[in-house]
Amino acid sequence: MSTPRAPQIPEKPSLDGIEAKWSAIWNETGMYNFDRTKTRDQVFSIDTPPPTVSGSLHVGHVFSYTHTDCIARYKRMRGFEVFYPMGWDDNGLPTERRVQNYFGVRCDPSLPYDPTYLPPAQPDPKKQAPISRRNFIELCEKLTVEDEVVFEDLWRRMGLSIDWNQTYQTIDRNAQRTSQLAFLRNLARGEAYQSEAPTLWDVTFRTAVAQAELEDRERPGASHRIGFSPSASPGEKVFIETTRPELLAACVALVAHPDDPRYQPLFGTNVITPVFGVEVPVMAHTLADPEKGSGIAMVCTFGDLADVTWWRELQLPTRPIIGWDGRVTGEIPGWITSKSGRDRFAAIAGTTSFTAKATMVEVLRESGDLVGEPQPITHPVKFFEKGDKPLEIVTTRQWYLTNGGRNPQLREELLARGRELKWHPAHMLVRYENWVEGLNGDWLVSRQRFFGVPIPVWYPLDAQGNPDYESVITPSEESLPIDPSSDCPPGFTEDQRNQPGGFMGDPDVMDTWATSSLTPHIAGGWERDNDLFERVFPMDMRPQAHEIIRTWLFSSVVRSDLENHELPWAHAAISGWILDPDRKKMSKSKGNVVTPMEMLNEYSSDAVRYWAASGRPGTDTAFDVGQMKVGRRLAIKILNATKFVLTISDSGDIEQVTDPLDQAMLARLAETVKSATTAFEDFNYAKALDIAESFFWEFTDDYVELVKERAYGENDGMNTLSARSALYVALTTQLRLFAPFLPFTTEETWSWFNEDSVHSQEWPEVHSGDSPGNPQILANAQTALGLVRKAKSEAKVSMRAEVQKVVFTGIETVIADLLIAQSDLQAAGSIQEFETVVDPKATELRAEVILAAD
RNA sequence: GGGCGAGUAACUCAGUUGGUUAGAGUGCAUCCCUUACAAGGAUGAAGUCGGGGGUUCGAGUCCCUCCUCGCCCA
Repeated sequence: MSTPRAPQIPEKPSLDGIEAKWSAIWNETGMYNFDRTKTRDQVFSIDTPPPTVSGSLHVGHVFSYTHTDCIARYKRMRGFEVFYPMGWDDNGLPTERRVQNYFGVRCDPSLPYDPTYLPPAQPDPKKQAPISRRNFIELCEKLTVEDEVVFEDLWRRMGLSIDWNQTYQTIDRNAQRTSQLAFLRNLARGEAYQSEAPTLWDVTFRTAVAQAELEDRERPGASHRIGFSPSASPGEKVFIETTRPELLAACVALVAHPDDPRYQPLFGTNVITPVFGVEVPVMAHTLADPEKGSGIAMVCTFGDLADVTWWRELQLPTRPIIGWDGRVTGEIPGWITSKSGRDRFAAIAGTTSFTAKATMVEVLRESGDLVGEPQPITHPVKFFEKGDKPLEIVTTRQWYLTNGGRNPQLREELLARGRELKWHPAHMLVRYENWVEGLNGDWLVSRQRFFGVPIPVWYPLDAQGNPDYESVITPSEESLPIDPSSDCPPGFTEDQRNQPGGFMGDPDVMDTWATSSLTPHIAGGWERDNDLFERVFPMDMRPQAHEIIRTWLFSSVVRSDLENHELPWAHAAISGWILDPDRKKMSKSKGNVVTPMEMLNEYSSDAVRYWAASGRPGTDTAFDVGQMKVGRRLAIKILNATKFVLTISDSGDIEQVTDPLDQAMLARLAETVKSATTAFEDFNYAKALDIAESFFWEFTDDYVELVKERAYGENDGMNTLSARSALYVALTTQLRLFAPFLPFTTEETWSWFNEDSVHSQEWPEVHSGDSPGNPQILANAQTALGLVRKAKSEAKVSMRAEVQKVVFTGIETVIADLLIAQSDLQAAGSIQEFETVVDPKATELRAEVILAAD
């Protein structure tokens, strides 16, 4: 409950400086600290998105985090103990890149650790200094701490009601321990496994890439028509069309559709590859598209994902020629036996695939195996979403986590989880379903990077020094987190590292999503603080953007399903994007981005929050400083309206409201509270704001004007106490309605007449019998007042001008309402004579206004 | 190519199970210094609800189709 005190109202209320003032006070009083004596049913827990701290601050951060904060503040006022942690996503590639550029270094894992290392004083990004993995990680940690401060300052300035005691980093010891522990549990249950398989490979970053990190990009290419000779009849030719002639040496078969009459006679026979003279079979497979090119395709290991399918399903041999560096292997492959073939391979050995392509085209042209000229085409090419070179497919040993991609039963289970989750907005479920239904393999979780959570296993080495991958050595759960490249496995000594008969550590780190998918566990204290975990898990809400439904949301559901056999949260609140005025996604390159701090300084935090909160869940929203100005105006209006009410009324109770017009206003307010609450319960903060705001403008523009004189109590016989009480009740209710959106303004005004915080108040509730009012009385009075104002406006006189006489004409019920509000209408309109005429046929209220001669 | 969403006043957006004359704010125009507020207020003009067809007594809303934009997937 509130604890009112005698109002102390500033002479000139202002928004200036209220952010610094109140965020400091909230911090001191621990307003938003989680009270862990509360039980699960009393808690509302939020799985906050950890921002990538190495990225720049963006208006998108302000936008979506405001949405979450509005919900958090609402739930807090509804009596929930809100668990609102904040994480920092510093794990992974963005941080590595930023460290490389910022310090001018690169990681070379073969180097020893230098404890005295200092980064270059004058970093030269073009000449990056090689440093050890541990030194590199130390620089990552150093830089991310600096970045986090910038983000925290922004969040505090925006008024996010985060519990700053509950923070985590996706690379900190707790996150590492949680990720490794969850991985070991997956391993023990058979959900994590390693496999030597064709893998999508980024040659720039030299790491494997998961399906979730792929994107198609349209790229120019060329179609090359190349002839193969059947072994049985060397004079004839079979023509294939390919965009990757450089992979000819990796060709293992030709495939055509089984129903294609053109190639049916060739099935089961062999052909000879041009230039290299390797004999390969012609096979049938339904995936071959008769409409595409010549209808028969060259299968290479591996040119694209279709090759992988054919290779697997037709059980073809593996003849890779592209290495991890994206270059053609330097060694001449054993399957090329002819001297001319080996000589020609030597021409492309060691070159990039780009150079190899050009060379092969020349070679094929000379040999006469290329028919015509390459035909330019545009086609989709697979890229790592953060990369800028086309992905290669190479065969590597990798760790996988089961995700339904190869297990129909698990897939169905995960689809059911998606339907069990409450989506806001609901249609976002489709994105999830499309993704899960389209999965074509398990989740590849190992990455050949440096700054990440190490895969916590070792392998024994046999007498020849070769690893036995089948006999994985795992650490004890108590020893986590570990780094297998520096920690020694149980039963071994460090001098046995990389020695025959000894052991080797798994060199890889986990995919960042393998950690991020566990944010409910990391923040919630899973297997670290079970007392906390039981109070917050499964969480109530996961706020996030729609483009990472396939990654963050899906992977989180997978982990929770496997580990906890339930959803990690009850609600998913999906936010939209910020669009620039041309309705394009905002980006730095456009140069039209305003930095968030600038916005907050110029318009005030509450004004910016107002703009953000007006964007409905899941809806892309235009960046609009106009809306921020409106928000600023609203905030200032609240300051002034509060000042007005408090100057004439410092207390009020609903029982004291006896005047029908006042009761009508409170009835309207009760409707407002009810609608806003319904909207909030549906996570529609934007609608709740709109509802509260609409009422507020009616309240100030019309109701306050109508009752002003009565409230002043300047005339005897008026129902002054009723007006004053109604104003007070309406004010305290509205400040609470606005509190989730405009935390600084409402706290500032609330503090003028209360000892405690508006943010610890109860959300207004509607009780039946609260107000016997008929809202129509106020509505009709508003219309009548508008008619008088219109007459004055048309006469171009001041709103204060005296009216000698008004005759209102309308139907009986409307006139009855006006008579109820007569004295207030006369006072507000400066009306001397007030007459009414009942006209049963009137379709609307009319007013004949006779202005007083001055 | 498949899916999802959007298209309503010059701009940004509401519009509930189909139901009176489609709403708000911004901007614009005109006016008003009024003791809560000039960082303000009052009043007003402004819409072929993307196009076409259909269902219905009645369609911004439901169905079909086409166009444009965005996103997800291939």
